[in-house]
Order: sequence, then C-alpha cells, then structure tokens
Amino acid sequence: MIENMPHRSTSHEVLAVVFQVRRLDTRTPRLSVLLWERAMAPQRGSWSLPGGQLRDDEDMTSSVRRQLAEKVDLREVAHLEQLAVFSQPDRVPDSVFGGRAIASTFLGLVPAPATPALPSDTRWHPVDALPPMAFDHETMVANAHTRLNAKLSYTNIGFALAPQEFALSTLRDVYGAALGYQVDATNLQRVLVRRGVITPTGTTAKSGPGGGRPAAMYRFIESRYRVTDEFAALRPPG
Amino acid sequence: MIENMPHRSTSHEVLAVVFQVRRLDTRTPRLSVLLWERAMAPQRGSWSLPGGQLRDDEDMTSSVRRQLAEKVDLREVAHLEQLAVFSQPDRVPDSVFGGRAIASTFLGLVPAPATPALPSDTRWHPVDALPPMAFDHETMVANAHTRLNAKLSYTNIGFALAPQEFALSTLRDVYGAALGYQVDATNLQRVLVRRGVITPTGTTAKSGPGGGRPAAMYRFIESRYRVTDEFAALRPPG
DNA sequence: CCAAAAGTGTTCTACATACACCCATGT
DNA sequence: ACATGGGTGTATGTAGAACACTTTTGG
Repeated sequence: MIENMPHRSTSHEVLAVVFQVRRLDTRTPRLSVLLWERAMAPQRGSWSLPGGQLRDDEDMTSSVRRQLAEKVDLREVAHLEQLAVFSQPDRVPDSVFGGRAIASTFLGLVPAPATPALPSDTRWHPVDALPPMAFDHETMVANAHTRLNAKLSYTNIGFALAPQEFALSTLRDVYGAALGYQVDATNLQRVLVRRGVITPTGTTAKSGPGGGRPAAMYRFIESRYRVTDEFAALRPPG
Repeated sequence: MIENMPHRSTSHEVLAVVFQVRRLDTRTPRLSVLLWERAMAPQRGSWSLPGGQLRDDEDMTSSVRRQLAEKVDLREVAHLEQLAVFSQPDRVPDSVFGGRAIASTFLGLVPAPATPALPSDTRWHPVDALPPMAFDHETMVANAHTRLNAKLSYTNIGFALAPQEFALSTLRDVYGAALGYQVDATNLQRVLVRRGVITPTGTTAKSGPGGGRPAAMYRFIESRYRVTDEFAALRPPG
C-alpha cells in the first residue's frame, strides 16, 4: 500500500456508538454497544462500530441513519446526537479507504425491550467487557459512555433507553446500568417527578412470583430530547 | 458555478471561535470574538470566523493552530477544544471550495490583558452585537458561547480568559462578561477557593484613584484545562 | 472624616441523599 | 402469617446565593 504520498486523498467516515441496556442472563442488565466483526484485513476478527463513508450529497445525520439501517431497525433508534471528530492522519491505515479518513462519531440510543434480528456478523457487547476493537473505536465507546452519563443528570435522555411504560425499579436498573453504580429508586422517582420528566400513568404492574406490592407504572412526559435542568446532578452514592 | 453534480468533491474546513473578554470603552468589559471581513464574493463585506481548509496530512488541532497563527499570536491562545461539525451539503456555495465543505469548529480562548496587532481585515466584535456574518458562522458563535458558559460552571476554564494574576473584582468582570449576568465576587471567591481552582498569591494590588481597600491578588492553581467538579453549578441571580 | 472598594460573617434556600417505616400482594 | 417487593415520609448534608457589616485605602 502507498503511504505518505504528498497528495493522498481525505475521505470522511461516520461511526455510531449505539447503546442499549440489555439483560444477558438472569442478573441485572448491562449497558451494551452494537458492534460488528471484521471479516477482512486489516484487523480481521476485531470488532468495529457500525458506519461507513459519508457521501458527497448527504449530511452526517442522514449518513448515520442510512448506515445504521443496515444493522438495526431504525425506528428503534430513539435518540441520535453528534459526538466528536477523530482526525489523526494515521488513525486508520491508508489501505482501508484509499487514503486518510476523518471520523465523526455519533451517540445512538435504543430503548430497552425489543431488539430485532441482527446481521450474523453483528452483536451487542457489554461496555464493561468489550472484545478486541478495531483502530480507535474503543476510545470512541468510552467517549460516548461519558457523554451519556453526563446527560442522564441534566436532560430527559433516559426516555431513549427506557421502555415506553415502566415500573420505577426498571428505570432504576436502566440508570444503574448506564451510570455504573446502584441508583436508589425512591430518590430517582422524586427527582424526575419534581423536574417534570416522568409521570405516573395510573396503571399498575402485576406482582411477580413470590408476591410483592404491585408497582405503579410511569412514562416519560416527552419523548424528544430536552435539557430539563441545566444545573441538575445525579451523584453517585457515598 | 456547477451545482448538484453527482460527484462533486467534499473538502473539509476548520473554523475557530476565539473569545476574549475585552473592555471597549470605560464601561464593563464584554465577551468578544475574533472575525475577519470578507473582501471577495460570495458574501463580500460579511464577517467570517478564522480558519481554512484542512490539509491531507494534518490533524484538525494542528490545522486550527496553523490557520490561527495568521491572525493572532498563537502563544496567547490558552485553550483550544473541539466543538461541533456542520455538514449540511449546501452550507456554503460550491463556488467557495470547488464543491461541498464540511466544517469542524473549535473554541479558542485568549486571556484578558494583551492583544497584539491584528491584520487589517481582522477585528474583535462583542458577541452581543455581532456584525452581519457569513454562511452559518453566527450559529457557530452561539454554539461556542453556550459551551463556554457551561464549562465555566464545572471546570477551571476561566484560567484561559483571566490574566495571570488578578483581583477578584477583575475575575468577577470576566465571568460576568462571559455569562451575561452579574456575578457576586464574594461568592465567586468562596466557590473557586473551595474547589481548589484559585489561590491567593499573597500580594495585593494598589488602590485606584479615589481610594478603596487594596485588593488581594489571586491566580489559577492550574493553567491546564481540568474538570474540577462534575456536578458544580454557577446559577444566575434571581 | 467621608467616600470608595474589598473582604468577612451569617443566614437562607433548594436539591439531593439516606434511611426508617408503612403498604399491598402471593404462597 | 410472612416473605417479598413497592411506596411514603422525614432527617440530614451541602453547595451556592443573598446581604449586612467591617476593613482599608485615597482625598
């Protein structure tokens, strides 16, 4: 492959860090990210973020949507936002795109319940146990995770991870999985109700086997991203 | 000019929103942004952000630095960070870069006291009284201003706007100019000292004409960007 | 001695955590 | 009855805003 030619071309790729809170086994759910396994060199066998080259006539948001549609049902992506740009000239070898490639990353969120069929090379991986990853994609995942955690504090972004209707214990698990520490359902309720983010639906869930009081169901008041309280904070315990 | 050809080229430009808190007249200082006036079509006479095309062999941070060096003394830029990408295919007419141009924006900060000579087409403009601006550059300034204000709350980013040593009343003016509301010097001191962001130097300033108690001088403990308190908030009065 | 500017101390409020206690359901 | 999970109410801590009062200078 030719490297360091004076006028190598510059292309632009778009990559999506798509998160969902998923329960793998019977244990508590984990924050997971959508990855596909590279079948060809370079870095064959390592895992990549979904994405691809930006076309000359599309903007980046359209491009991410187009490329994601090959991996998941787009109607399930409840939130999508720009993250950062990665522009080291050698971040991917020239052989991949026939030159140097700038990457723009996006954060995508998929609500908890459903996930449809995935292509055979594509899988969800818990972010706390990532497989070997291609190029600088691991950094991108960390970056996205940080952004998500920050926004859980001061926006209503949880709507894009939680089911349409949910018990508070479910919401607690969703927040807990994303933030990486145990969240108190009691306080979570008070905080989010006070801020006008969630509201009771009036219905209640059934008790599970072994009894227990039936849980009141809640829903997010808006299902569009909004900054709810610029200065709000969800602090870790301790 | 040719438009909507199936394979128009895509180029990449880098633009910097450089802020400084400046006193224009005798009144309180204002947050200002560095702009240059377009001498040629399109949009001749409107004002643009400094920047230009990314080269094939440089990363974006290097590119901003290179392009900024044509406008200001780079040693004065105390902070530089990535903002957002603007990728609408028609955000600038094809005639400018011979095709479509994606723009990556950066936030730059210059400390208060000095400003060296500028090129004749370049001037500082208060952000609350911007001149007619080219393309989507006004949006970019607004975007940068929002980011700066958020970071004043939970980081030590003020170091990049304040002089090396300063009285608290000066720092109050710097914060006030950026945030757009009056800040109480008393509380600012307590908050920033408690967080370990600023510290007294031991020296005091001279009193001005008409007297007044001499002010104790302070400095920022670190002059590197740092998140000081993830959950901190500086709220507006009222 | 008075005005001007800086600094100190005190109070007040609001938000968020912690935790003990009460409620509703299944077996 | 009692275990299991859900919900309510109360205390506690803390960061930050508000503001009155004191200190130090110049004229």
